[in-house]
Amino acid sequence: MKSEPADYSIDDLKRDKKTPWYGVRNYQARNYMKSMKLGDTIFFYHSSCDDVGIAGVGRVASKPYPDKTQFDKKSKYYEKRATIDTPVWMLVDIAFVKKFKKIVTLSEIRKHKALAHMKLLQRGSRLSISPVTQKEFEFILSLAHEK
DNA sequence: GCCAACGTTGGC
DNA sequence: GCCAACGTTGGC
Repeated sequence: MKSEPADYSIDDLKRDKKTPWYGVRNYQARNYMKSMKLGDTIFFYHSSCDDVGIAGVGRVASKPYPDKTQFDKKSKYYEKRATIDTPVWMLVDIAFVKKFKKIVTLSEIRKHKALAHMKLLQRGSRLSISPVTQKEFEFILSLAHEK
C-alpha cells in the first residue's frame, strides 16, 4: 500500500499505531481493499520521495467499511454519487507492525528475478494498492534483513 | 460505444 | 520539472 511520506509516512503510522486508509479513489485499488481480511499483512511503500521503496510492515486491522471522507462536502475526497446506504469508496484500517531498519528500495526490488512479476512493477506501477504473493513477501523480508 | 482531451500518478 | 502510462470525462 503506497503513501507519499510527506503526507503520511511509516513513522506517522508508528506514532498513530492505527489509521484508516482513506482517500483511495481508484476502483481497482478499492477492490483490492474490499478483498482484504482482518489480520492480513501489508507492506507500507513510500512513493514520490527521495527514498522510494518499502519502508515497513503493517496489518489489516478492520474489515472493509465505507470511507467517510466520501460523504464530507468539504473534503477533497468528497464523492457526490455516494450515499450512506450506497457508498462508492471503501477502506480498511491499517495497524503498525514494524519499520525496516533500511528501506527496500524500488531499484533493489527491480534487481531480483524473484520479484520480476510483482504487480508493483507492472502497469507503470501507478496503482496505489497491489497484491504481493507469499514468496515475494518473504523474499522482501530477507532483503530487509528482517528474517 | 467510441475516442479525444484532460487530469493524475509517480519515477527519474 | 518532465514525461510515460494510465484512468476519467464528456461530446458525438
